[in-house]
Amino acid sequence: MHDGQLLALMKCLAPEQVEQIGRHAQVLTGIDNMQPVGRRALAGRLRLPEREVRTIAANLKDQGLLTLDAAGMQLTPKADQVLPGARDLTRSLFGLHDLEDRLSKALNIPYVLVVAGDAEKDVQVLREVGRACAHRLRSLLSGQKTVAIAGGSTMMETARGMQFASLPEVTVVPARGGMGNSIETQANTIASELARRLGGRCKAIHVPDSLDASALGEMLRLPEVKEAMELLEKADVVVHGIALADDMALRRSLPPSIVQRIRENGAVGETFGDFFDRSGHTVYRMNTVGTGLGHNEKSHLIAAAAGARKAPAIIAALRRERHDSLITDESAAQEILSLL
Amino acid sequence: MHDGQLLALMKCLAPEQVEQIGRHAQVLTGIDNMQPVGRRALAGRLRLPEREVRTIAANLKDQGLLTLDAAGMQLTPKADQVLPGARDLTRSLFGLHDLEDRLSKALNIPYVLVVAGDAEKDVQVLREVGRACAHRLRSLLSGQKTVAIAGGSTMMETARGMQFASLPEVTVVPARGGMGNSIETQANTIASELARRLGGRCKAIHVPDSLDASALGEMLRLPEVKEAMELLEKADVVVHGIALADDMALRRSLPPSIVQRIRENGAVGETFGDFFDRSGHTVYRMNTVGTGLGHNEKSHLIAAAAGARKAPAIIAALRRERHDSLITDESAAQEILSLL
DNA sequence: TTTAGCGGGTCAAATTTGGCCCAGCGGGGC
DNA sequence: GCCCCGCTGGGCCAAATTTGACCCGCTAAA
Repeated sequence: MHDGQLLALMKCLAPEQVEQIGRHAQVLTGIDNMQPVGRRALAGRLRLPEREVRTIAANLKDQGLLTLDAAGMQLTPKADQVLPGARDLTRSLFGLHDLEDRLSKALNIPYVLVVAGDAEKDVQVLREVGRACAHRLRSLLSGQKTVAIAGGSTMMETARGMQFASLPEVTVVPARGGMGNSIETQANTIASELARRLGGRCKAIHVPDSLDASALGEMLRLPEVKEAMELLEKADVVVHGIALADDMALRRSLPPSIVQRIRENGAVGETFGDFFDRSGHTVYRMNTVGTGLGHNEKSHLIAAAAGARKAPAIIAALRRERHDSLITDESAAQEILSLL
Repeated sequence: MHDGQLLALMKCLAPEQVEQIGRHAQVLTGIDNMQPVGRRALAGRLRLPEREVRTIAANLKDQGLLTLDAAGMQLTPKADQVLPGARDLTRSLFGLHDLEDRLSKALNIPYVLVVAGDAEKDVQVLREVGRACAHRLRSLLSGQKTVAIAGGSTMMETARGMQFASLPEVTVVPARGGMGNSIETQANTIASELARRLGGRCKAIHVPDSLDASALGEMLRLPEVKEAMELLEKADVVVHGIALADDMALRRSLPPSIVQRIRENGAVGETFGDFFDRSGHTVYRMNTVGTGLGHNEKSHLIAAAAGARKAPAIIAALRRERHDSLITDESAAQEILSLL
């Protein structure tokens, strides 16, 4: 019997109890996310009554899954073994697996993961998306691989959500659409953080912000810069977020004329410095200097983006280029499905 | 993720709730076994407090799985869809799947099914074994098959437990070790009942009891009898119970000298009129006239026997001949494992 | 030393449980 | 065909348990 069938069966027999089990799993994962944590903080985040958290925590303690001390609740090593299963279970019970399947079919993406909640209402959700993205990335990494990771808050959470490992053969490169502004500097930071956690190398390119075009052209001819660019082009895995065109136009402080042009052309999203419209066509390319998308055809493309507002941008980004994996949140997932 | 893993995970997270779900499944299957049935009768059989049955019944009613009226509780068509799953779930949660796996390995039998309970303490268990045996038999039947079924109370329950079907191409033959006594007459009855339920043909051989040897020899030369014997020999599936040697020696009212001989030779069990010892070697063959075991090498052999007392006989019978399936009850299963 | 956050205790309110009875109905015996 | 008995679901209420909403003493970090 398949998993989903078993869960459906049990839901049919005793929905109350299944939900209760789900809440247990939720509490367990919640503790893992914030440990050490107290009942009240946790109850607030999970939107559960304090008393229920207390009862569940007592149960889990009986099972030897957590310890209660003055610092708060913390998971035991035993809990770490059940944790992946518990995460999966919560996703199943929240109906997220169903969302994932539908998205996977509708968007033609092999791997889709949906995190419960709404990133716009709960910052914790973005962390969860980052963690899930990190997990997916980790599962694609083995031996001598090159990872390119872009910038943005989602990618920051991805780097921070990566578990520590020892993969000295792995090289991390900032997947930058161009060079010479603060956004790309941030990509450097993220890449080095990711490399640190993976125990691998990082080929970050440190360039002062706001150089003029000719100075950038000079830099591109430097051997180490060229090396990094080549690495970027043959990256095995490329991970990136998806930005809203409007937000990004403002944040990158583009000249008003450009902003207007972007808007008039119906841009909805931005990746790697490229603004694109609903159908995924490039409307404006921010970086005249750089490698463009920065990946080849054989590489795994992982996109991570959360929040219902980003739904149109996500759809467009996925139309633009065939992706291997999508990590998003519940609200975005539902919005995407309603837009299609 | 595999089923057992999911259940183990949930047990680890919230054992109480999992048990509760198990009880729900138990009540559902219990109702199916005895419907229409009242709370108290059911509570008595399942050894649960009446109130709990009441609560669970209310839950199941909320799920639209059963109706409550003056006649008692009855399942709805919707419940029939979940019923097989519920049966399997109860077996999983009672740890019977574990028993099955261990028996399967220890005895080298591909299909093992263990029914909860003890047939010696609860007659209902034998019915359940019969039902399970019928289910297994049914799963092996398709198109033009010949089934041989032996006698005994377990086989009677197997025939009675078979769901009605329409398999006109199926032929049922009584799997008899010999001819000419009441036991074989019973095999006829069972075979015809089974054939009736399967919607197939029955090739029963009606011979008066207690003919002498020469008269039997004559009968064996009759064309219709020969035909039945040939069918028996090429049966695709053979289903049989396993009797205790002592019981059977008494019940068949053998002469005291034979009974003593059987005992002295350490007979533990009997099938098809053959008495055998612990190692499965034939100690005494009751029927000098007949087809012996009555099956060929290619046929599926299904054995069904319940009750801890039968454990040694079951072990010996399985040593005696390679079986395809074993259906037994919990007490016998545990006794078998403790004896090995 | 202060302070914020922790687990645990407490206790009334709400809910569930346990055990019993009741009126009604349906099937088996006559 | 009819009646009667046994079993049915549902009602009921006290007992037990769980829930909810606090407070308290402690500890670890600031």
